[in-house]
Amino acid sequence: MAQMDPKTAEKISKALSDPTRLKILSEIKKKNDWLYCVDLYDSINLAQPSICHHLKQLTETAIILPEKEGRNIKYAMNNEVIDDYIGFLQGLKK
Amino acid sequence: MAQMDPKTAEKISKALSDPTRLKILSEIKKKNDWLYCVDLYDSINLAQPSICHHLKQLTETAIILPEKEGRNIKYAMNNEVIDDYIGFLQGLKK
DNA sequence: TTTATCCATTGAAATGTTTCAATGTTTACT
DNA sequence: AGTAAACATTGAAACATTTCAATGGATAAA
Repeated sequence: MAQMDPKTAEKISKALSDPTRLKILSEIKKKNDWLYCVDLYDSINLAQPSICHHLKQLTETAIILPEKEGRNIKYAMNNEVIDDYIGFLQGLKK
Repeated sequence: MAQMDPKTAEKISKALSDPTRLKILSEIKKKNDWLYCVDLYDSINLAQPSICHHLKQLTETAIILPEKEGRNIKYAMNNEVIDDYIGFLQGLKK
């Protein structure tokens, strides 16, 4: 497992430090594999550019992976990044 | 292990989303048990109120535990909170 | 009790984040 | 080609965070 550097851990922490973004991740989990962008407009009460902004932060840190499908985009959790981040957190412990 | 709620996870993520605070945690790790506040003034190039502000965020989320010792305060990692947070992250995965 | 040390608080400037209306870009459908 | 649908970008307002000088409060030493 890759050893995550503090700068990356900081960015991932920041990406996870917002209620909307945690909600997006729980929606992906709920869908069990892929989440379509349009699904979020139902469950998240924010304007489209705001949701887009949050998705960008999650994809830029590779916490979620986007896949284009015609006009639509679907997202999946990237378990590897979560695991690397968990590894970093384990490393903080005594 | 306690199931951490999203609001708490959000706060812990925020506490971990700053380079100074990650540096403080790595200094605690380096000291291997307790870190004295004064140790940070050597290793972190910020004014005392700034360091105080960061320590407050880490203690308010219970990521670190303070202990008073006369005029001084020493800090230790709270592994339980880290473990609970890791549990939350595991729960995000598919 | 006076003085020094350690940490906390206040208040304000600088910076960063979140949000949305308006608009742009890309793809699909007719 | 023309229109519609899905997502991205821009720019600006509102809000939050970071930083520090100045000051305050508590404990220890002289």
